[in-house]
Amino acid sequence: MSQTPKQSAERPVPTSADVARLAGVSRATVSYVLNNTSAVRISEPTRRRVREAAEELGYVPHAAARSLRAGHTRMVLLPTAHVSVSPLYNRFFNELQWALRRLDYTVVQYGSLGLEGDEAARAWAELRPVAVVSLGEVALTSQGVDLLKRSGAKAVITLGPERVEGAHSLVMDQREIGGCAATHLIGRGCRNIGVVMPEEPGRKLFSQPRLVGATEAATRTGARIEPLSLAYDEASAGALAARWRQLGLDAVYAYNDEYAMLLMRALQDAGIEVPRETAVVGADDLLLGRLLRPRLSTVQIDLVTGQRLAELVDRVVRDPGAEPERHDLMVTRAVHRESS
Amino acid sequence: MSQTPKQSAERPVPTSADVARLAGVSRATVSYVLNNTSAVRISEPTRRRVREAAEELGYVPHAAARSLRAGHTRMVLLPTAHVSVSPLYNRFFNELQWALRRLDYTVVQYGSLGLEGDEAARAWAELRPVAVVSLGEVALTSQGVDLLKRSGAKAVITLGPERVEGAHSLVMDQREIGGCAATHLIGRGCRNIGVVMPEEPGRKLFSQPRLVGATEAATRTGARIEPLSLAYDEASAGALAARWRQLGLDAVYAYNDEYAMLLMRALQDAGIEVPRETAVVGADDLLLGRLLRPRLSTVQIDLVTGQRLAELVDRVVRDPGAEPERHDLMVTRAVHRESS
DNA sequence: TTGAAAGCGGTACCAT
DNA sequence: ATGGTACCGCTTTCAA
Repeated sequence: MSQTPKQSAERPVPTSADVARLAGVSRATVSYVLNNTSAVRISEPTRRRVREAAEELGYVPHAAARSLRAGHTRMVLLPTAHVSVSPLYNRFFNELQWALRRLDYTVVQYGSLGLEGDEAARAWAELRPVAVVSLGEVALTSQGVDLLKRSGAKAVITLGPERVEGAHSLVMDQREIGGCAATHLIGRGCRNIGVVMPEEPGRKLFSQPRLVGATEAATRTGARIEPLSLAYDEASAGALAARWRQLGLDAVYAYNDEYAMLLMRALQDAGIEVPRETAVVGADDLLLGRLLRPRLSTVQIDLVTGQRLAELVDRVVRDPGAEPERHDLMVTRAVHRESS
Repeated sequence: MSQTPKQSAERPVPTSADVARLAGVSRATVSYVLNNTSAVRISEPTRRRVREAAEELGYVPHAAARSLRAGHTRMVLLPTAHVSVSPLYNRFFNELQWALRRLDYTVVQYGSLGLEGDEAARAWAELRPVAVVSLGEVALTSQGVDLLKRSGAKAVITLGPERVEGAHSLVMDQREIGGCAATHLIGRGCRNIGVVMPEEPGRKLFSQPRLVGATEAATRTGARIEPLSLAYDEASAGALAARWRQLGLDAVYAYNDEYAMLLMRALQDAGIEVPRETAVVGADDLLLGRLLRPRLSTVQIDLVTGQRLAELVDRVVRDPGAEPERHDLMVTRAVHRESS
């Protein structure tokens, strides 16, 4: 503690060489002892000396140096572009991180701020992650995948609307959700269906394909789809409700339960009866949706659990050759309650 | 592309030496060119040759090697223990990551699964982060802080109920929230106040101090506090509501708006009038709370923005000597609506 | 203008 | 049972 002067502030980080010196052994021995290398026998007294020296110096191994030497990392890179798209998605994301940690991976969240496709891939590759799990927020091309693989990534997994060549693509098509909602409404006799498009920028990634899905379902049956811009605040919802009757809609799919709750309340406050005059359906099956009256109908989304995805990552890392099994990534189901 | 045989699958990652070889220059030159080192003049033809070689090989620099050599990283480590404590907190967390990215830091989220205090600090130190921002989910002792600093961390910042010696501690006391809610209810004449304690494990970190804060406020005025266990589902809320009248409570602070909405609905369904028979107050000031009838009273929490915290991190990294200015981290304010 | 070479902090092979 | 040493990929003097 107080052996050398002037060490408090600028004392350099101790290295294994320092430990070796203090213990009176070589760096090799330090490495053997501290890693419990089984292929080599170190006497108990030596072990103790090394351990004590390490302890005294507060030695902490340098992960980067180690993985440089090892030639690989245990880093899983999770690119993120959004702020937030939905509570469900957030939960999934957190779960995934947890599960990966449990499997002893280091999770690095990489915000690909303003980077496009292959540029982003390049930036990620610099970290030499053992796996990349792209949740579809940054478009990854097959060249990007190739680059990552060549830079050592054992697993490149994408979740998104379409397959990416070379990657293990888990197809998760947001269109299904819009389609499911529209089909439900059409089945209940609605012909003029509004589709809420959140004005918040991060949500476009999801809202756009959901609109497409709804439109596809509608055109098959001759129903009309009307996109409706809506910000997540009471004023915006009030304004939309005020001009509701001009729109001539008998139903609305409101992106998710949060927007649906907001809009439904505004409609009711404007004297529009739900579901008699206008049916409302959300998505995500939030608990809170069941608390309103009428209870909110919704599209329940069974996402693959973070746990399962983490297991897939681990499997692919261990055996990169194995073909990607098909996963039922997302199952959507309309839940009829009272608002539709 | 097709010069050497058998390279598709097992082609090793190209290094700067490979680029140098292909360009017919030394590794030094490659480094100069690719980093645009201004202290050295390289002829334009050489630059081009190097660039082309790098392009052709798909060369990507190795971040770990670089920072090993440089002796420091741009990594900010964010320890996380929870799954989710509140939407507000989630938002804050995301904002922080964004802002850090914008400042060109690499954000590493480290799930400190089952690691305690100094053990966790050691694990973090292995990554040699330039900064650690601990959101209070893992208790950090002054020794832990010391360890991190000795391993090169310029900034160790903690957000939590109490200061940590050696770190820049931003004090954010959850007790204030409980206190604010209780004071509000007491001010409205309530004397017997239930405090909801979520059964979900991750939330104890917040719920416990909030209960303490409510209790402190109550004892100052002779009011009674009654902790109430509640899971986030309708069955649990229904059960609690069913035995509500036995509890003899005239008010309840329900942890946050989500639990408050759930409980309020259950109380109403059980025939208990809100706020006449029982006042209800939540926390977080969620938009959704305004959609119920009566509108939910709440505790509004003004958290420091992720942006500001990121700026603080950056400032401390650049000038570690500077004393931590005091920040008004969290301002709480009771918002009276209709449920209390 | 360019190259040779020394290291950054570990690990593991090969001697002793 | 240990120590010497080469090497992982990159940066940066110092010389030429």
